[in-house]
Amino acid sequence: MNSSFFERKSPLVARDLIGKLLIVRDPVSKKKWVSRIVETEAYRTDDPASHSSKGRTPRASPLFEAPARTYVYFIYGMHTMLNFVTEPVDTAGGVLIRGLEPISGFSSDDPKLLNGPGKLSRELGITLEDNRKTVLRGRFQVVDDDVRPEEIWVTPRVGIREVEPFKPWRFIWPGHLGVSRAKENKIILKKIRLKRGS
DNA sequence: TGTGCGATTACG
DNA sequence: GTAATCGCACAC
Repeated sequence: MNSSFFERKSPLVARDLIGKLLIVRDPVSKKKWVSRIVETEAYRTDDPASHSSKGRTPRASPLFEAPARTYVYFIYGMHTMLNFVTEPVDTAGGVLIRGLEPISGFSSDDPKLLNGPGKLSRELGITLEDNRKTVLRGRFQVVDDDVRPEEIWVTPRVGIREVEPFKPWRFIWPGHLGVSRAKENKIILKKIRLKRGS
């Protein structure tokens, strides 16, 4: 994967990340986790739910910086959230990684093991130290994979701050409806078909 | 310097 | 339905 992949509008990056592999390495223990990205959520600065919507605050500043790096933040006093920074420098955007499917290196191959942004961060040992790290090499690496779904399921913004009119913010690998957060996934409004080769 | 809450999760 | 738990943004 290269930097230009991430230097695009967040919803496009969020869509195209579905099916890609995320490799995470622990430099100390030399552990290596391989997983497939199965659920993402896009954030842009015109989205009131985005941390960047209030401007370039200290916490949200990575979203305004170079793409293809991480934006990791701490929430609810207990969870770290893993995002990939998108869009050009000075244009804020990011993609929250909401769901992974374990492939190798994990304690279990249960598809529910990584079906939530807090859960996957805990399993991968992601801390605030992982903020602003490249996702092209080293500890974090997003790699292409020949496996592509025929279609991807999309939802609008889910939660207290919804965005009107409908825009596809959340992207889900088909089949993960029953696994990842059944309550929220009732809101799925449509499926998008991918062109062959894209 | 104080305060209220959040891009969540797990459990009753 | 709600507790857990703390960094951050913004009000005072």
